Amino acid sequence: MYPNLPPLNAMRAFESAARNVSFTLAAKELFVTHGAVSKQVKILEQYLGVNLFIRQHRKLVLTEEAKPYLAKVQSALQTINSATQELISQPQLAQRIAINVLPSLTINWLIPSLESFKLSNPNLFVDLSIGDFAIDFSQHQYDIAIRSATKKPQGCNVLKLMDEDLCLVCSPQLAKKMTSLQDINKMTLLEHTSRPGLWRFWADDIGITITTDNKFGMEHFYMLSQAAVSSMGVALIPRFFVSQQLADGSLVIPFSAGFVSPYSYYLLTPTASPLPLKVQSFIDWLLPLFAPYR
Amino acid sequence: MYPNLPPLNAMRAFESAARNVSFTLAAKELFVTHGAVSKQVKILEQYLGVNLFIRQHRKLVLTEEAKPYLAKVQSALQTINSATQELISQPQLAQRIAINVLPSLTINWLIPSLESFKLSNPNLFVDLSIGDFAIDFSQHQYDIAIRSATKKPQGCNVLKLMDEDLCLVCSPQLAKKMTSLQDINKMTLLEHTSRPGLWRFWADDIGITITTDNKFGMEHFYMLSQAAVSSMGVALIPRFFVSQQLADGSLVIPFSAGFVSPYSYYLLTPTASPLPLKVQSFIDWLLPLFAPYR
DNA sequence: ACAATGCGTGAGTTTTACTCACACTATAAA
DNA sequence: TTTATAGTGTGAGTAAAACTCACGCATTGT
Repeated sequence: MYPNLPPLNAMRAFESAARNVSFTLAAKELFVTHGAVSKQVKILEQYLGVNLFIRQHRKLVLTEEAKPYLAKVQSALQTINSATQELISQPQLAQRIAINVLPSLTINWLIPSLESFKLSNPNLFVDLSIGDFAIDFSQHQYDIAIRSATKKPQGCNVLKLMDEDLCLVCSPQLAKKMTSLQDINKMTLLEHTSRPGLWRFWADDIGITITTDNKFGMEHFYMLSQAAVSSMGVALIPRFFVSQQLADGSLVIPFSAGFVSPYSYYLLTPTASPLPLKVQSFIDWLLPLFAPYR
Repeated sequence: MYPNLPPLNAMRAFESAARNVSFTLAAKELFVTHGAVSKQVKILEQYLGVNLFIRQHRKLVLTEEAKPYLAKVQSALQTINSATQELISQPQLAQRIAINVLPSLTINWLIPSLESFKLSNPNLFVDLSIGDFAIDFSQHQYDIAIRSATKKPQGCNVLKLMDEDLCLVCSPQLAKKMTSLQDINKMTLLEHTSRPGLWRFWADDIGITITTDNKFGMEHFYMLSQAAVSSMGVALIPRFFVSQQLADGSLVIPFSAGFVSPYSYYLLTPTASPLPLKVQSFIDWLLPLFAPYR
């Protein structure tokens, strides 16, 4: 029926490579290596018997023949893309997506952002829940989970979002009362109760001594950030969690003495290939938000 | 860039299945098993989160959602198909295809048919040569070869065209002089010199005895067919090779005492995946011509 | 002069696609 | 009613495709 239909995965590589005029950039876009793109394009060229690129020393040039071809291929891919969008946008085909996220990430960041996801995916209903337990997708019916861990989780699809970039924060008022790092011993140290060793690790890392026992423990980072805003003391909080407060000035970084903790943040999905479109849509929305912190 | 682009190989399976409203028919079209199509469609459905078919007991029905989706997908595939056709039809991109075919197949069948290939592939120039030697594509620069053999050739892509269906032929004049199979002992037996045992095998197979030594050897089937037309004697020739003569009455089958020889005809191409489009085009043209004989 | 950038490629691995063989069940035929 | 048949689903195993890795090469920019 379609006797001239080329290998379609190779077409996709060609389209991206041609649009970017670069195999390396196309590779980033497609989440593969540049070698993979190079080979797929070569497969297409050998199938067609036509050169699509002129390989120059360090750059690519589309051949004259490839230009109109690219335009039509893009049109076709766009047709499929929008047809798929329309398909899943039909009200009677509304889908639900169940997401389980770490408490502080939910409170300080996800909930304020979710409205924009809702706007661009009106047909996708989010069931949001909070959790920090170990995820077993055969037990819990979640489509997506976000967790922190010191090593890459096993047994499911994993996408690393960012490392945990801890920074010292306090209210502007409190910051004025400190002139050197040692002054934090005059303050209340707001402590994450699940990470009791954190102040010690931090102090060792940057080479100061903690002499005070004046600590206040709280269960979650978002509680710590609220406490810090209220001038209760200084806290060590992942930068990402307090980006809003740092932006509006309710929290400041008195000394740039952060350190990268051994924890990283991961997005977990049930093992499935390819990832369902609704899950992919959420990831596509989410990833750019993390981009500045990667 | 195309955030909703589904797995494209699965799309192709869906399109064929939807058009045929049958996984089995789609499988035939795509040269795979029905199970493969079934699984690809399921992959697409799980990706989309949308059912595309209602599986009834022994038949398929497209869901209402799938109908407009199918139309757009077909339009996209058609765009790619025709863009590819246009690409390779550009005069400056004319290609050559080197084909090496068995002597009799060339003379009796391929040459008379080639004009129709030329008409539908004006941008593809055929270099035709005759040969019956063993093909080694690393030695010979052919894109396609056709050979006969008693077992499937190794070391290259192989497509079986047909079994060798030998039939007894002679001119209408000679046929009148025979009333029973035993009468062939009164005739000259036209013999293929590369297949000296052929008359013996045939006689054993259908249970008669050859008592005459009146034989005439020739190198190729097309010489035998010419000799038979000229009333020189009776011959055993693959049906496919004398289809023209049987159709126009210059040869007849006096007794339907053919037999299927151990030889089959194979189309050979160099190992390559996917097959270049120019090669695929030739095969697409050629296969229907063999269809009645398969 | 030297590091950095971008593409090509062979070997080896992972992922995807497919086949095979069988199960299931409604029609059609006996 | 029984039996054959045709079409689809599916688990296990295999074949094929796609990708990664690590390196080579040549050019650009500092």
